[in-house]
Amino acid sequence: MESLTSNLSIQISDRFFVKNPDSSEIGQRIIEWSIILIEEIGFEAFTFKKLAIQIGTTEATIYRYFESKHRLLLYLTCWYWSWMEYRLLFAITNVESAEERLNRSIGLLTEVIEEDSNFSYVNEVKLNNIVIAEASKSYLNKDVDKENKEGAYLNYKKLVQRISEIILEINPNYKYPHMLVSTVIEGAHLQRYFAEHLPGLTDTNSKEDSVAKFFKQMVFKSIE
Amino acid sequence: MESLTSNLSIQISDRFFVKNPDSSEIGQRIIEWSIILIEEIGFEAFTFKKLAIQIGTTEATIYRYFESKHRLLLYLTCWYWSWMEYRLLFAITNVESAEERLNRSIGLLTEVIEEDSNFSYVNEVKLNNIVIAEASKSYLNKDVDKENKEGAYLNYKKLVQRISEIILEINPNYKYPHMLVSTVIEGAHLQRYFAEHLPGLTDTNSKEDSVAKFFKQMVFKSIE
DNA sequence: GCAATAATGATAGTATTACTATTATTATTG
DNA sequence: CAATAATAATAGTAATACTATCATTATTGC
Repeated sequence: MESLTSNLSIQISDRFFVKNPDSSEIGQRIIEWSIILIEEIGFEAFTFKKLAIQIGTTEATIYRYFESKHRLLLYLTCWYWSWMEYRLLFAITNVESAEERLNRSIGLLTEVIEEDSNFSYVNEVKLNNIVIAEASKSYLNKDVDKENKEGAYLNYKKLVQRISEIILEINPNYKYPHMLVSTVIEGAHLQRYFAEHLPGLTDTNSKEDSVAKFFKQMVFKSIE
Repeated sequence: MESLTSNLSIQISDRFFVKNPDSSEIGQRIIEWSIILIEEIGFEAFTFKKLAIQIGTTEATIYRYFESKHRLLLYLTCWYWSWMEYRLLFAITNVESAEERLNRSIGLLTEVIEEDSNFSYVNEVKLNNIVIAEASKSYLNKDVDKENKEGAYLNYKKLVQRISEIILEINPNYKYPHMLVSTVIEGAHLQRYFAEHLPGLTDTNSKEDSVAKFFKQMVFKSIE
């Protein structure tokens, strides 16, 4: 994506942090390096102590920004879905055909992520890898209902809702738009993960990006 | 499913355990109660200590059966996929039409699970809930490549392979059979979880089981 | 029936984790 | 320049995921 002239920043709801990491240099380093570290060693092995050493601060300081590493993960995934929504808006505004809007939306959700230079201290490629491998852990736990009530998954739901509406524009009688969209999002993540680690569960072809093709075909055939 | 006269037992490869839990009463209680406990409190909060207290033994004894709680989870998911394969064979043998075999296979993977009285100390309904909420954690971690080499996911892959072959029987030109099947399996789990905890991501209808209908439609439209 | 062996129980110990708490020091702001 | 806020340094805690040791109890082979 082309770099924009103005400086952009994704605003994240204060439900995820104690002190806004966007408001200080040390906070920005927390975000920048947590993405690098979590992608490298995985969320289980990631600790605030390791992060503190990496950015030359102390555990106590990080705890003043995030009350737990789980909350930090929620912050990062929320950032990711907000970023996705912003990219979605750019991709589909002024496109008249609903089919083309849907085509672009599914593309956005299933194609390989590239870095976006508009957001300086976030590496979107690494963040995408984190979302692929770790985001499901943010809702696959016993706090899911409490956190859902707090609004932890609102951005994700909003994105699903938006694309569901395009589907209903194309076929108002299609009964499962939300199922279809959430299956595509989670499915695309999994297929990328399988391609890397469990190729027997997918159909990879190094020459072409079959993930996006598979899901586009699946969506358009399902709703016709 | 009807109860069979003979006593069945699912044989699990010895790569998952130190001592076969099927070989002793205490081992069987480990399996029985680990399923009950993990379903109730979640895999994160589950510990060998809690399990030991529950079944009136000690941590040390449980460690003599499983080298870690992660290995126990691999054992349980492996059991689940073996059980699924056994049910699949029952459901499709002697069915001539490939379409009908596929229809039954997808049904098996997406419909609500009912208890199977053939396997005394395993509660399949609870185990299904564990697979839905926890199984992805067994491969979404940094040991995935090592464990894959050890054969930890063979049963899962075998099931995907089997159903992929039915798809290719129906349409030999379909390019993504494995992708489609693994998307259905993981997608069905997720949709059941969403229906319970994040209904905004799905399309539930208490009157009918829309999960199975959605995925059947998706599969048959995708491959035609 | 009894010795040999295996399985289990009881108990202790360790490194790490995910925090909380306290106090001193340094930056920032009015 | 005083007041306030942010950060650093350090210590401490309960829980976790194990490992280790040794005594006790079952099981099996002869």
